[in-house]
Amino acid sequence: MPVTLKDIAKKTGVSVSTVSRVLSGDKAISVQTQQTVRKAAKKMGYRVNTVARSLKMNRTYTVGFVCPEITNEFFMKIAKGVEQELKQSGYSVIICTSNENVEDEARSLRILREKCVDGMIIIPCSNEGMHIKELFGDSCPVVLADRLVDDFKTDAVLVNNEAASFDLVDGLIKKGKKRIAFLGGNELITSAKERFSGYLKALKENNIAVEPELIRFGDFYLQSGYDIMKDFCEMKNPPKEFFISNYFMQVGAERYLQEYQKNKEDELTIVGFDNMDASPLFRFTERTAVQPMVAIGTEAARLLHRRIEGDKEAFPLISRFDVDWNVND
Amino acid sequence: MPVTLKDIAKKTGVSVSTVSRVLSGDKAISVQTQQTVRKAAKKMGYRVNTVARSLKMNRTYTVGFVCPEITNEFFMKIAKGVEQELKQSGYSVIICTSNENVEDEARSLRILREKCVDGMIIIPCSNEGMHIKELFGDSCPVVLADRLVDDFKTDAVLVNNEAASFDLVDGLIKKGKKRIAFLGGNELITSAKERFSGYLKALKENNIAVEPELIRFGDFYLQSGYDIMKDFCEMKNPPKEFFISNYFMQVGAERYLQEYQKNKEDELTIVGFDNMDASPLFRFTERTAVQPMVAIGTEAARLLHRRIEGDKEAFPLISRFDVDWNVND
DNA sequence: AAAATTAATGCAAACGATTGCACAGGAGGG
DNA sequence: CCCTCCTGTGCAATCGTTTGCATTAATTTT
Repeated sequence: MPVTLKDIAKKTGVSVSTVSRVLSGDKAISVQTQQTVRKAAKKMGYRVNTVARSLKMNRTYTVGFVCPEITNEFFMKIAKGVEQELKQSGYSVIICTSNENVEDEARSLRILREKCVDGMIIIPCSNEGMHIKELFGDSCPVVLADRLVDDFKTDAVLVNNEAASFDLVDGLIKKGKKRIAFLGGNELITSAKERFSGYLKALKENNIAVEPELIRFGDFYLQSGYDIMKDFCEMKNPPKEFFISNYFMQVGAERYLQEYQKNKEDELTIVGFDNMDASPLFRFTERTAVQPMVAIGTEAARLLHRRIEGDKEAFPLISRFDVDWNVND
Repeated sequence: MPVTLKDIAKKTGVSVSTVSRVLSGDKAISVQTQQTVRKAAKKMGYRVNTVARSLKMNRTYTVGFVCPEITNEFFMKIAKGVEQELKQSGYSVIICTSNENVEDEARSLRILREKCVDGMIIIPCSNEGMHIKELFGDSCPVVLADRLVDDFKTDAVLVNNEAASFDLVDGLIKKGKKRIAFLGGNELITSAKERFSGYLKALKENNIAVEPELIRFGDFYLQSGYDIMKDFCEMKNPPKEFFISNYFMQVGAERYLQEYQKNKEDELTIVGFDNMDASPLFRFTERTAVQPMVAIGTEAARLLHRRIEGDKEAFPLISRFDVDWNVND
């Protein structure tokens, strides 16, 4: 029983088209009629039915945002950027989660496709991209954030992972550290790979041999940080410097260290990525590369918006942000 | 150019209605036709256009979730529960943020109304409820989570705040502590109020006089926890025990303490609410009441779903969860 | 004053799906 | 052999908007 254009038309004695035109700001309607209609609309509490409008206009002013995990502060900072930016142009955002698996991701994409979103921003959960390509291909613009996929070239917004992790590792080396352990994220994921490259590059440029037992990959989540740090500390000759690929693994590592290596605060050093609210509580972390999370979202949203508006320039566009630096003292 | 029922109809030589019936599982269609149609639909990559369907059926299978801040782990855990639960019934969730202000909240609600959501789950940013009532009133079910509003009675899912905070404060008192400082959340918000009541009640039952200078209200965010803890510690006769109303204020407080009161780890004690990934890194926090965040979301979603299906029983229903207990050692 | 232009509004189709009703043809009952 | 009853399918209206085109009245031009 929401009030429709028809109701207003009936009440004011003009046609539905006239009401529609008034409410969409068509100047061709007499001031007289405009007033009458507007007043009636207001009084009756009219609200446009965007479902009907979308059907006619073939535009839903809705975009989809798919990420691996909705409770993840990092992803949600990106989502915030997206939401803020797109809200200004009248878009809303449907947030879906892939729960870190490709089937759920595909399911989410299917639903969003059926909801006829105008565009998609995806933080893919793996390197697989075929399902994205199949579902959206050319019909609907897709922007990737934070990660790329194989088999599907499209716009993306990333950070300079390799350079940042090179800098972190190189920094440690310059301070005379030679045995730097690497705690990686999910190896399938762009950012994890690139951060690993940066690590390798730093070793190489400083002529340090790679020690395979100092390299371990987790999944970017807490538990893997905890477990890998534990393993490292239980080695016969444990490393004292650590590169940790993201915040959540850092939390895990710090938790392990605070539980079992409390007294070694001055011996052990962590460098890594990101800076969150609780980061200053870390005892072992010295320096981190901070990704501009909200800005990544904002940029992805801007890019998507351009594509939705039909701009085809320089496709596919890969945009890379530099990180900021945080020193924990 | 997505393929429509019409396209399939044309291709298979049957009418649009028949195609529709086949795809919606109507058994009255001959097996013959069913096969033909299904095969064509699959081959052509048909996906229902839910915009059109929604218009006809007056059901969007979309619900709105409005919360004060999307990057807030607490709210997003609730959102996760909502999303998980509703996904099972084929709903998607549009997540909006009010940025902790009523105008934005109202704006989000208006948009969701125009998008014709089937229902709303709201974590209101204040005690104001008129705008919700006006926009949705009876037309669309609304469930509140975590907080209530004035002027609008509707279903809600909360926790037993008062009992939990009573227990925390009472616990400290039973250990002989008498000067317990209170770091509250935003006073306008249900949970902040109720936690304060619990504090007062514990003092009262133990015949401890309230000291107004030990009571301060913040806004549930980090900075307020930091600032208030600082103020307390800079008193001439600083308290040694603290009740902190939520996780984020705890982070702030812990940050202050780690910066400026590092050596007092054994003297100072914090109790409070919530337990997040980084909570085990807290040095001063002893015991917390843990809200079942995901379960709150799940329950809110279930309740909303019932209302959408037309169940009017026991309206308005206020459901309260008990907290769990976490001891940090 | 007739013709041409402009201004204000209405008609009706369209978007893509769902669904009540009608209808054709075949089966079964009397 | 006619009447009734299924079975399978199609017709057409409908959901609430938007919008090209037609229409009418008023105004301007010549």
